Amino acid sequence: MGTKERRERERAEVREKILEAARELFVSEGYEAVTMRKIADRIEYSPTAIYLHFKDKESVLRELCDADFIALAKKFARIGRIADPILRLKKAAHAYTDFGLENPNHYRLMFMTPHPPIDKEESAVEKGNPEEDAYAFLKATVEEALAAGRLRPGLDDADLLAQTLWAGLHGVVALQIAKANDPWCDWRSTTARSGLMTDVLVRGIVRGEE
Amino acid sequence: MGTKERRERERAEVREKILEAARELFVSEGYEAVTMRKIADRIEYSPTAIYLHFKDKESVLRELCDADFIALAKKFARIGRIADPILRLKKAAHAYTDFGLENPNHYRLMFMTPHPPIDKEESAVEKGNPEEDAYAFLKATVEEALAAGRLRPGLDDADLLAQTLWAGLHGVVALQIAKANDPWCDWRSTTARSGLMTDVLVRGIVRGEE
DNA sequence: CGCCGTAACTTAACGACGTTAAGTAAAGGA
DNA sequence: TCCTTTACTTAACGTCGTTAAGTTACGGCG
Repeated sequence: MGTKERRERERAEVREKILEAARELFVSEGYEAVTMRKIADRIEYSPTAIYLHFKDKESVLRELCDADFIALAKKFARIGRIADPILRLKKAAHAYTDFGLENPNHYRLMFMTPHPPIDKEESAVEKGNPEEDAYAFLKATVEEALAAGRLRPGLDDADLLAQTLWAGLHGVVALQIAKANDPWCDWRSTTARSGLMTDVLVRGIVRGEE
Repeated sequence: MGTKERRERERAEVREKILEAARELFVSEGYEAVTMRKIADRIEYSPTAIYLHFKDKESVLRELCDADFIALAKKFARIGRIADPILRLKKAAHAYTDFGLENPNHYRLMFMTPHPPIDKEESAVEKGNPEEDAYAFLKATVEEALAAGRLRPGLDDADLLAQTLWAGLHGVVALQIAKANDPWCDWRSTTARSGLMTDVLVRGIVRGEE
């Protein structure tokens, strides 16, 4: 009796179509453009049908967001094989800014928009697992660099270091997304900015002689 | 015949009351809470009265924003007297993160929200004047450090350097605002993070022997 | 003084939004 | 064949930014 399975599959397909439509709207037109009614139009359902699959609009966006967190972590995982932790940090920095600059709308939702604290572990990302959690990857690499004595004396807190490195890269991406069109200052190229940031951060934390 | 002057003054007073009410709502309840109807309630006018003084909601927010840009620049200007450009950079960094962390809602509007490109020079801030333009202050300080030969060889682009320093500090503030409530990682204190960031940035750009 | 234009404001309304309540139709097991 | 469950739609509510139309008060001018 495969009817139950078929029902579930069909349900999952509609769910997937909703996510797909939301993602397209989101990528091409930005956060504000994602409207329950527009999503519904795209998949030729009524707006309220979405509520049979998602609690509210926020849930739809958060699900997209979660998928992106995992995509980012996967991107990092591909770097994980590099032996030298400092070089690995540099490569990860490059991957991070690339990710943000290539997916500005996603990045904005992921890192630039305050969300209500994510209550339970209903999030799809498995915290602490470097394969799915990009922060865990970064912290693990910092710990390796620390253990190998590659960093300046006085630096010993892997979390603090990871958060600072992250913040530096985030600053480059976030300013680009929020202020790139602002003629306030003569913006240098994103590659120049992210390159110098990586350089400055690494030089700022490694032992002198490198 | 001072009637015309009185009319203008009364008009300006209402305008100021609108801004004041908007600012209060904005600071205490965040961006989303600023509603034309709520502003109107606070000053005991009808919602549409606001449109006699401002083109739209965006204009109200942008006016608040402009005032904050000048406030930030004024905060910087008080630092301007420090002779040593590197020390001045450090002090400015501290002032910047303080400003952002103390006024998260303003900071978010100023630096974390993409705005339509500001068409004309109707902005209140006078670009290029370090007294009103915080970026100009930063760039001028970097230029001084460059001219004094205090920075690493190879670094010569004051704009690129200023943008990178700014990005680093922005990253600390912006991550705090957007992600501080996220249990994703064990956040270190904001003072530790902004302190290390300043330290890392400065060490990353100054000549080795300092 | 009395009219009249004008400026400041209000009331009413429009269309769009997220979301909920109530209704409908189909499909599958008994 | 009926009945329950499931998937969906239609209608509606309250809120939003904003516009159009109406009202009231007041200073200038005959």
